[in-house]
Amino acid sequence: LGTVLANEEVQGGVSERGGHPVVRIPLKQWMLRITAYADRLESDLAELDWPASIKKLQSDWIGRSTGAEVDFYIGEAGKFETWKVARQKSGFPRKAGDDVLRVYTTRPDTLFGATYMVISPEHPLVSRLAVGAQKQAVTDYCTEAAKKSDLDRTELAKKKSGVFTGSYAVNPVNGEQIPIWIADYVLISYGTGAIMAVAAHDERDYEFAVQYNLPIRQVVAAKKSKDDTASAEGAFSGEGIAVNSGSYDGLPTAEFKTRIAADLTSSGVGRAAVNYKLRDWLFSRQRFWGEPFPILHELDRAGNPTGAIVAVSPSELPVPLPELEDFKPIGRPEPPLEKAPHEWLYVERNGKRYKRETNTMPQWAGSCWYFLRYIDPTNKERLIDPELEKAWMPVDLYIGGAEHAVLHLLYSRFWHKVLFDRGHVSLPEPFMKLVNQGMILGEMEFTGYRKEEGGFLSSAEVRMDEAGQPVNKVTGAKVTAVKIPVEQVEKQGDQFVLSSNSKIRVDSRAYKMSKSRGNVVNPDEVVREYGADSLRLYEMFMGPLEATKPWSTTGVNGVRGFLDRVWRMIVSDRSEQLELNPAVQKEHATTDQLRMLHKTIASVTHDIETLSFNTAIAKMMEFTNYFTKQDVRPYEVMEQFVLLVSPFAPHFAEELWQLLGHFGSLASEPWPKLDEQYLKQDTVEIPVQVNGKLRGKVSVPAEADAKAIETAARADDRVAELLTDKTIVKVIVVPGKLINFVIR
RNA sequence: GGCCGAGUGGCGGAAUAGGCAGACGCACGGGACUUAAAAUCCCGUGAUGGGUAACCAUCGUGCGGGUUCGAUCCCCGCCUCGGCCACCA
Repeated sequence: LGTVLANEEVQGGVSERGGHPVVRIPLKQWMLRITAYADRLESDLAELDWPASIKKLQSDWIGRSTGAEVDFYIGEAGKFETWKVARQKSGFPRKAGDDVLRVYTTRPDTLFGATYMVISPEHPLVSRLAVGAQKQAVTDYCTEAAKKSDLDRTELAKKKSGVFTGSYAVNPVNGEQIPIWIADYVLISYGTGAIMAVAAHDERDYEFAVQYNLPIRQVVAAKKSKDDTASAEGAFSGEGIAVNSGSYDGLPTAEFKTRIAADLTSSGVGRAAVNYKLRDWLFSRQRFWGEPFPILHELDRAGNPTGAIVAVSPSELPVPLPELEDFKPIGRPEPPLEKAPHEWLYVERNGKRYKRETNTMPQWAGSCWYFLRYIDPTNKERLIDPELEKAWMPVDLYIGGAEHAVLHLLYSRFWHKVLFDRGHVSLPEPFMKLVNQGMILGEMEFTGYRKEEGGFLSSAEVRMDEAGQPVNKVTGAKVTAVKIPVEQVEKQGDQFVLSSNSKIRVDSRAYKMSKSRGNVVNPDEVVREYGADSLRLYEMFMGPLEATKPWSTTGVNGVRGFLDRVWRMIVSDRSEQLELNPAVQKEHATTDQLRMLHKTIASVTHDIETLSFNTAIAKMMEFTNYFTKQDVRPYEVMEQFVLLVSPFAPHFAEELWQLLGHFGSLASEPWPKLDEQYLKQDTVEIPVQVNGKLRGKVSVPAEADAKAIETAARADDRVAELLTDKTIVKVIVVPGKLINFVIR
């Protein structure tokens, strides 16, 4: 169990919905120890076929860093030397005692530059370290800090704040006394919640030191480089050569780090350490809809929790939610399940009374392993049949949005590793190949800006205020964004302007779909209007899978038109009955027709393998354009084509398949077989360039060599004319591709 | 502020071991069919200039340089837009 702060969508201290005041309350909640897997989650990324950007995102999120933990003495004054001797004997203790302030640093090489220390306002030693005249100031500061939202405490709130505790610590490497401050730029949740501040070599410490007039001591000299002068102001956080560091002077950063880690260990005041940005995972929700934790809290005679907990026995799993008439939150932090009927809430086991856990799990409890259950969804005995798991796992290709990069995709990997360690699954990673599909934006929009007193401003004269509302760039006066119909807009240079007044620039872009913007496209309506296959086909045709693309309803109409053309290519549109188009005949295909067919088979097959669905569809359109013009459309060619179409428009293809005389589904038919002989060309057209400019084309046999191509090119009238009376410096021939004459 | 990605016709996009820029579709224009419209079919469609015409010339893949016979693609320096993260010591 961990204690964390409730975290809500908050803006300026009130909830986004309803504008209710928001307060932070410490709650006892369930945490999952994902940090125990941080190392493996990081290192196992290497074996995955995932986009580099997503791997980097996860790696950064896990945020592994190496450095050292160091203890600064804060005990009785004058006893520092005694402490040091004792440490030399005992070595570095696992847990910091209360005579030291323990810090984590990635730069132990800057220890000699530590001129003050900072602890987070939530640090357990705050009250002990606040002494004398500073006591009240510290209390006030911590109260203020507790009120601040996470956002207020980020670097966006430009100015740093802090307060001196009145206490000092001793730097173990040089015995120097340095002041201990409290500041909310130090986070309790990272490292030890305390830092040694090296103002000369850390941007944040520098800013703080300047603000509170604390000493700044340089201990790293930048290696000579041309941009030395540029970084004269501020902190230098790069690597260099040690200075002002006693016997370590002259050491390069990397070497210093190794040496000091060994020295800290042998003197017992520090040790090499690894840290992660990744935090443990808060897994409790105070909501009704969620899986109840299968946990029972033991109660004493009086009905109070004893603190002991037991798990619900496997035979009683899963724990279903009770039927509740009213499952709204109750206005206090306790979850809605506190309102559950007593026969659900209280249970007896082995003569003891228990109360059920009333927090519920978040949606991740399902999404982390649903793909395993899909393999064996009706198994009542276990999570999954090991035989089926071995047969189907891992997921070969996972297509999902990049927004899952550090949530779902990290959480699932974590769960999978836990299941792997416990022997429930056979592999440590669930998803081998990952592709991020791009986001689909709303329709393109043209936006003009109307002044309050009428008339339009150019979009260049408008800026957005903090609330995202457009205002006049100069006067700050209110401006209204107005949607402009396409017909009233024209392109001028590289921007759009009003057709009625070409001086008024108009913004043109597509926005992320959102309810508030009102540009959400409802797929149900698209399906109703154009059919499910049209929607599917359009989404595949829009552009590359990974790209962000704007929605276009006329585009859906376009692919619907394609499906209609395919239909008419095969099915008669004259007859009242559903019957084949008379052009579809059981005839032998011509060589030309077979070329078209096999060219299409080759392209579509290849494009599916590379997930280039948009170009696969374009190739099928070319096929259709060609065969629509053919008076005889051989039956077998049409059959093969319908099979090609089937992954893109499955319902549609099944229907055509049956009209072609089949009774079963085409799903079990083999994929069309490519016959390479039809891909070979007898003659090819070779572009002829003169000085890199296209000047003509010549037809040559496909296997023509450089000499033959040059002869053919010189024979071309136009080329010959251009070459007359010129000195040919060089002739470049790429057989099968092009020829280029370089002349003077 | 950091990291990642992207800039090609009116629009979505094709084409990269460096080799015909604009496949395919939308939109638009013209024509056929029709009493008419819709639907359908055919033709055209980067820009500028020239030619009665088939056609020809020049420019053109965000901007400025570079490498190369040749650059949308490679290198250097910028600009713009989008996404994610955000005091992690």
